Amino acid sequence: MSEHHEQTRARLVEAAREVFSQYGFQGATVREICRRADANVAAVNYHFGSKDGLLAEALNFAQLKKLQTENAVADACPEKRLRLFIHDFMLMLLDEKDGSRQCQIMARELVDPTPALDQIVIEAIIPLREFLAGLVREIVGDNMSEAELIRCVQSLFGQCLFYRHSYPVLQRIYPELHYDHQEIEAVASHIADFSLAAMNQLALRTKNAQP
Amino acid sequence: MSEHHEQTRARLVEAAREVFSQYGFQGATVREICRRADANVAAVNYHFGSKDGLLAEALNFAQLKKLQTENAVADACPEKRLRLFIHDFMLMLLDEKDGSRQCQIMARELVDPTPALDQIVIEAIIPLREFLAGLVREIVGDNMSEAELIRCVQSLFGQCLFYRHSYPVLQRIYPELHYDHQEIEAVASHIADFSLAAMNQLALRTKNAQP
DNA sequence: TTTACTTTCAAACGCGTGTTTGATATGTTG
DNA sequence: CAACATATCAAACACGCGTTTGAAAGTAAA
Repeated sequence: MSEHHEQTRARLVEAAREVFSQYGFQGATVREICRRADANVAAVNYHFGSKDGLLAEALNFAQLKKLQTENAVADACPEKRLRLFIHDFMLMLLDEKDGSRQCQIMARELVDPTPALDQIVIEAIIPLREFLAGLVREIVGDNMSEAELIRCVQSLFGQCLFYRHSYPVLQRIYPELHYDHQEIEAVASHIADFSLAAMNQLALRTKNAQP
Repeated sequence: MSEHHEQTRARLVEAAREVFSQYGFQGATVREICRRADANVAAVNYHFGSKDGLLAEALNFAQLKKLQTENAVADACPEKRLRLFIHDFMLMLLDEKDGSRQCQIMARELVDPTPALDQIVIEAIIPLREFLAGLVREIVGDNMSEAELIRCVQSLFGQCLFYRHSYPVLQRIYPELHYDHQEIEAVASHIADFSLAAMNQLALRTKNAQP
């Protein structure tokens, strides 16, 4: 019995991740989730109390945290680690085959806030910001104020999220666009090239202006 | 009579821009729009046929186009014109006091597509991309492939849109954040500094690698 | 088997949505 | 004035939503 119970729960969570990441929280319907999970409409409220409860369960920051810890212990210079991080991050954001729809749900939450956004900000976004800020600080050294550094981090985030958030537009401009591994690689490389060039240059200027 | 008619229409369009930009198309309700316009619920369908029709009317790319044409005839070097453009664009995206809610509606459409997105892409986004691509081409010269150049334009867009799309998150991280003219100026300056540094550096590398 | 508990299910509830209706008021025209 | 077109309005309609209900099915312990 407990086995089938867990099966239904698990199927609901998995279907919820699919539907939430595809249509957003507001656009997703409980009925569609249950249809994909092959479960009754009442199952969501029985197992999770409400649609909100299901969203909270569907969110899972494990992969995002794993990405950071693995990056932190990587044996490479800060520049290479930033390249690695951007690459992995873009894979999480764009790869449809990947099971990491949680990150895509998060990306939607940024735009369409739900009651779960507070949890997301505290548990996922703020740590991620601080991680990236530390990495950027390693790259630019002390030749940049904290305020400038935070802005650089936001420039990084902005570039990464753009490709996810603006996908509906990009698809209309380039009908043949699809994010296979080659395209993701190219995008990640550009963002890294662009941002490293910018940050090194900005740090250099501050350094030259100081003495 | 025609005067009062036009008044109601105009009030509906203005209220619709407010509500659409605030809650998005899906989140906005016809009743709320009519409440703000001090009109009957049936007024929307009478004057515009449907909620979709009202959205199409509420969209207006005049200000966005004016921004481009004025920028094109500005008497300044490409770098300065890019700075000017980013500044004006961020004002359109972020300034709440400004009457330019159309651009904010557009920014929401990028994420939550509606049937109006096709029109937006064709009439506003593609021309804007080409305008920016031309400006960037002036800056980097021939030292960059077309593909690289487009990616730079997307990095620009990504940074600009980030501050609008991620506003709910930024507000939770910085509760005291609000986009006054000073803050907008600071953000625009950073994006310009960051991007110009990146593009000049990338162009330089390509140039040095070629001969 | 009986009892108690958990899980599933079809059906319905309450609510909010965009939209339609038919009447009423208002202005225009012959 | 009378006839007509236009605009507004309260009310209702049809639909989809998240959620609830009460019965049926399934499972485990006594």
